[in-house]
Amino acid sequence: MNAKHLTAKRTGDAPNVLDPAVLANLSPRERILTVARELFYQQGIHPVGVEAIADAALTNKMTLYRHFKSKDELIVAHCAQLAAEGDAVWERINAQHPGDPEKRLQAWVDHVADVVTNRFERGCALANAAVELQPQHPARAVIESYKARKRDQLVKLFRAAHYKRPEVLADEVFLLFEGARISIQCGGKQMAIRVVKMLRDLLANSPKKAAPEKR
Amino acid sequence: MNAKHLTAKRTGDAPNVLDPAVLANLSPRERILTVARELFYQQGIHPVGVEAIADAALTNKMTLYRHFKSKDELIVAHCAQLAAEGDAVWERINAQHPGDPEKRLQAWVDHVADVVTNRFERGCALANAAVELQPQHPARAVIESYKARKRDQLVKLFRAAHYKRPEVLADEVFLLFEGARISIQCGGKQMAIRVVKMLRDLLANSPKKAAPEKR
DNA sequence: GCATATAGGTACCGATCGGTAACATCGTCT
DNA sequence: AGACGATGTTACCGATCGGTACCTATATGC
Repeated sequence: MNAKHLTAKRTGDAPNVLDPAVLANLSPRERILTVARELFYQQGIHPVGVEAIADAALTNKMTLYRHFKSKDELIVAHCAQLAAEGDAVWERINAQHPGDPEKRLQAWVDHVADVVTNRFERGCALANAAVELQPQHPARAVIESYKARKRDQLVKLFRAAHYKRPEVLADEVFLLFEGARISIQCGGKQMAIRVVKMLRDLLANSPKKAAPEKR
Repeated sequence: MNAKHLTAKRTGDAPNVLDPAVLANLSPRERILTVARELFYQQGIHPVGVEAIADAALTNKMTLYRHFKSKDELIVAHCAQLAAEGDAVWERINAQHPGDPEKRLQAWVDHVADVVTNRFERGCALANAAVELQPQHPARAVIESYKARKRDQLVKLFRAAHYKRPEVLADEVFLLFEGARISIQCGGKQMAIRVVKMLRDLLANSPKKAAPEKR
């Protein structure tokens, strides 16, 4: 009975993380967090009950409560997991282009293109969580520090790439990305392609300093 | 007992719409919608029960259900009200600067500045609702048509102001606005001032066609 | 073999939720 | 005065929710 309607195939290029065969190799805690990420993203946090999570995670409510003191703590762990994954993506991009800020920026835009054109895109999971959670909720601190970190990382990357106004550029691409993700959820699916073009134009046409290196 | 904790003073420049003295002049239906707008925005849609709305609206659950068949229908009416208010703001801006697209754009940016610097800003209420509501929810159609309308209105305004790439500019300012509102909720309060500066720079520095009028 | 820790299963609790029934009250129009 | 529609009040229903108690089963280490 455990949420079979969610085990249908998705893209073909990405295995359904809710497939019992995929889940079977994970520990109960990992299964719970994996399922929570999927259900929270698809349905939102409040509508998803802990029992539904436990069922889809091929376990039960008691085991869930042995790993997480409360639903709120599960939400915090869930957000921390999302933030860690986002940080990992950033590090992977950097690792693939060591010492080359230009290529890193382009790779980041490629990543953005993947995100916004994903047919299951429903906005940034952390931003959506912020919408649902009260400002006092402990998960909000995780979300806010993550978003601030993302913006700072962009600033540093633009500065390393010798753009003239790294802060302004970072704000622009950050807001365009955030705005696109929320807009896609509000029916603006065709905005996905346009925002990628906007980002590429921004990278190509924004003024740079004359590189002072090796002078 | 009706939600006294929400009747505290807000800014001083804006009267608390939940004040019983303000509510008293309204019909039950108007009171319910007014209270719903406030509670839904502050707490989100799912956490707010119909009884809490009825109480804060100085009425009761039965009267609420005499005006709205279900909570879902109340949500639809709530979103329709938000859309109508957004449209009214747009029309007011246009009416204040008849036949002057330039001034209309500047007035719109002034409006954006008011929105993002409001200390109670918690993102666009309609975008937040879209995050909380499933894609099949009838309110989603209201939200999506509103957002599409806003983007189209911006395109027409940029075209009327003789900008060279009205679609691109409209997308940019639209996404920057949307991104700023969601980012403010994610801790980026200082983004409010920066996005306004970005919008003004965009209006001032984007290329225009040579005005073909009166040739 | 035995002890221990982890996980599964079932049943349950109190609270809250969306929604309804039935009745009392009030204002307004004729 | 009387009728009627809109509103207020109370009580209630079934379902669901977060969270817990209690017991069993399995795996691991000695």
